[in-house]
Order: sequence, then C-alpha cells, then structure tokens
Amino acid sequence: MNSIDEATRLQIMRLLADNPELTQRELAEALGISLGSAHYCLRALIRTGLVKADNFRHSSNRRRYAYFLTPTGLAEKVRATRAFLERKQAEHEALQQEIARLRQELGEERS
Amino acid sequence: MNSIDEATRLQIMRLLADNPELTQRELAEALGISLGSAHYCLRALIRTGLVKADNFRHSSNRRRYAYFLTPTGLAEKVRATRAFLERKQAEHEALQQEIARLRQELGEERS
DNA sequence: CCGAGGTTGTTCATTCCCTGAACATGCATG
DNA sequence: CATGCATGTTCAGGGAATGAACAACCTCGG
Repeated sequence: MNSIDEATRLQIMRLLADNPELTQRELAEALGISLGSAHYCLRALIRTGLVKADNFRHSSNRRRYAYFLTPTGLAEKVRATRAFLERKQAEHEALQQEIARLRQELGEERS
Repeated sequence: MNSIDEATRLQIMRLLADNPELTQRELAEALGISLGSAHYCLRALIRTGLVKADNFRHSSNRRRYAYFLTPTGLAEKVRATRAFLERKQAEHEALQQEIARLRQELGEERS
C-alpha cells in the first residue's frame, strides 16, 4: 500500500473508531491485506494526525498500542465516508446499466 | 496481465466480436490497460484457439491483422458473459447493502 | 526501384506495489 | 534473571503492469 489507497484508509478508520485496540495484524486480516500494508497505511494516518497511538504498558495484556481517531480523524472519517458513499452509488448505477446490457446481450429474462 | 484476468479476457472478446479490426493499441485504450497487457492477453486468446488472427496484406489500409472469434471463442464468450453477469449481480447486491450501511452511519436520508 | 514516413505487432528492462519472513522491543511469568 | 510471547517495524523478494524501443510491413512520392 504505497500511494495510500483511499478505501483502505477509510476502512481502517472505521474499524478503529469501533475498536481502537485492534492489532495491526488484526486490521490486516480484517481488510484482507498484508501486515506490511496495514502498518504502512496506519503509519500514514498517524503521521497526518488522523490517528493517535496511545501505548498503555500498565495494561494487563501485552498489547502495546491503542489507536484512537483524533478529532481531525473523526471529521476526516465522515468526509471520506461521504465521498466513498458517492463513489459506491455511482458504481451501483454503472453496475445496473452493465447488468442490463449483459442481460440483453444474452437475451435472457431476469433470473 | 499475467495470470490472465477473466474480466479482461471477456472484454476483449466482446470488443472483437463487434469489431475484429481493432488494433492492440485500440483494445488497450478501450480497456484502460497498457499495450503490453493487451498484447499478452490477446496472445493467450489466440494460443487457446478462441481468437484467430487473419492478416490481410491486400487490404487498402495498413493494419495487419483482424482478430476474429472462432466458433469456440463465441461459445466461450457466452459462457464467460453468464459467469460475469452472475458476479456482477452479486456485486450489485453487496453494494446495495454497503450503501445502506454507509447511509445509516452518516444518518442521512436518501439523496 | 528506392527511401522516407507511418502503422502495427512484439519484446523486455523498469517500476510499482504488495507480501510475509525476519528482526526488535517490551511485557508477563516463573 | 531468563524465557516465552505478542506486538510493531523493516526490507529483500517477486509478480504484474507499463510503455519505450525495436522489428516488420505497407504506402507513396520521386
């Protein structure tokens, strides 16, 4: 994940909003990407001030960081969600047209 | 395009079915992929007998090949179109759910 | 005929991005 | 203290995509 993918960024923010104690490995698995990519993307979020990594060594378990969205991060999450929704709606419409075209091409009724 | 992408293969076959005189460069541009990828994918189609390259040096223009779908290619195109349609329908439904979830998350009415 | 110019197919070094194994670090437990 | 373990961090390696460069062929004007 180099040219930080917008969708991945957003998914990470959404996951962390609900569960800040997720591990990088858990994030990676949840998103279906590699550990390296998750790390890189998370690093970018921290660098740009959208996520803050709080370490809690006093905690009883061995996890070292909890990744909280900053206020800026929360706002960005809303903004990105809106943009993402718009893209998804466009995709949805395009798909509808494509499906209609394919159906016509096959000369079939709707299943 | 190494592990020959199913979708790309199908798109090429669909384009050629309507216009066998398309250039590799034109195919690439139409699909939004590189010349090298289009070449590679077309080569695979020819190798597997789905497309036949007819050269017509006697033609008045300078293009060298017309890429026709073979009978096998035509059948494969229908089969692949069906599979493609099914995938697209699944995508469509998944998108619908995702859009609903995003809308709810944003607490917005439908636009 | 010939050479210049143009169009196309073909190759392949380069780039980009992802992957996950290996390593570093800190905590808990005995 | 030492061992084990969960986690964060790094980075060499590989696969796929790119497009510049090359090869082959055609046309056309001279």
